[in-house]
Amino acid sequence: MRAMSTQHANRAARPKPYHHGNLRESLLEAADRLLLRRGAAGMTLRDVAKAAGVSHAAPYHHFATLRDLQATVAERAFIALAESVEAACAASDPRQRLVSICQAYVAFARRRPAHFRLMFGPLLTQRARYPGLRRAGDRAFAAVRNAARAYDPEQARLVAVIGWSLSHGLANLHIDRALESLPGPAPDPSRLAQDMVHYVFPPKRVSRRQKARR
Amino acid sequence: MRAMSTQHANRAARPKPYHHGNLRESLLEAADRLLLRRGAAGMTLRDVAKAAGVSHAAPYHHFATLRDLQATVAERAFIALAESVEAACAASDPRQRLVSICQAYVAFARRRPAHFRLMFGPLLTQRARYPGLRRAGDRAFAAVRNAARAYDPEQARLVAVIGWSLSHGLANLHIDRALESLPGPAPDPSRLAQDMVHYVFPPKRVSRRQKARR
DNA sequence: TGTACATCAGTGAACGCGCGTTCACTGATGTAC
DNA sequence: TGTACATCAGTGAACGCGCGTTCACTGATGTAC
Repeated sequence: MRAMSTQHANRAARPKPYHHGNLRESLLEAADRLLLRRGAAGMTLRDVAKAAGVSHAAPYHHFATLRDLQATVAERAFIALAESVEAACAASDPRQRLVSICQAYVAFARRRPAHFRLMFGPLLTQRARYPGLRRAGDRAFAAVRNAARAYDPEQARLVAVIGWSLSHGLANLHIDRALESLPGPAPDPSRLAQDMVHYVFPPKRVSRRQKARR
Repeated sequence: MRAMSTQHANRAARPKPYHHGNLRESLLEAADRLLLRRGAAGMTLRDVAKAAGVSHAAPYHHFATLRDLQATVAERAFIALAESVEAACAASDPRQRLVSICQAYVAFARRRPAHFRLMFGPLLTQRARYPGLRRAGDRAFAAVRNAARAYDPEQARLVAVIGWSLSHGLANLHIDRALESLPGPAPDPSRLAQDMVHYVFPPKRVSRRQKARR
């Protein structure tokens, strides 16, 4: 109620300007909001424009097509994922870092399932058309690669793919509610991520080269 | 050319019957074909009807809505996945079985990416409405659970989730071309599946109970 | 400081399309007698 | 074996909707003089 009357007062005091000022950013934020609230299907150009409080033709001054807008949203989401994953790299123990990364990855997918689906959707196949999207995706994966290298330098590449597949698989299965096939009570995905990584990457794994040195 | 004239001759000899005879099955096969050839976006009710050689109102005598048709297609795809995975369970060595299952899972996703996306799409969230879909999905997962139990009876549940997440993650990353972020030459997914499972599930893992017995 | 003017960033109406679905219909089929 | 009739499974036209995109327009802004 208070918000409404305030809004009303504002509308009277400073009427909605003809020129928005920062519509591009507002559109991207509106798209984020729609993805959060209504899922991937809710992201039409017309809805985004409406959510940003603007006519549905206005976005064309900032994005050539809906696809371009989606690519920008996906790129920003990849950057957010990368930031979440990088923030999980604080631990010095490589094994703990892999746990935190996996948990951060799954948590991101839970927090923003529609973003997650958009990021890995058909857009990604056209990565050649959207170099920024590609770069942002690579950045998110780089953190996994670094942790993998620290954990097992000799098999870094394989460990990275394992860590990524585990995280990506669990994230997808969770947001698609496929884990409900499991018997027993529904598992907490964060706990599950930890258990999985602990099982898969045992502590104090010693590479052959290190063994040879001893 | 020959096919055309034959088709023409047939059309003259036995004109297209007003009653199709087995339209339900033909629709499902047409949907399969469209998913294979045109991807998930190509599966509209009108296209399916056209691919089955029938007017676009005809399907309504066999499926109440497009969603029901899609659910049936997804259910049959889950059964096909289950059969592929079950066929990969021949090996008696549990570890080798996990390798074969993972490879079969990834191979299925490569062979039918659009089916794979449909199976784990928004339909799955409405699993309560489609019990057959749920059952078929559970069956596909059951094979993984059995192999997990054989490999490590004490942690069967965790091992199953790991095996499934690994397979599901690798399958998704591959069909979304996300693995192209890896440096170096593009890896063969089947080989990658084997390397992953070999790394994750070392041979001759001995459970604590078995250790105690010795 | 004021003015003319090019440019920018909105609006709202409209286009054309494909979609899922409905409906009145019609030809084919099966069955009771 | 033939006939009347209910039922089934198609057809084709139409409905209504939402979508991405285009277009002529207009109000706001910035700049040269």
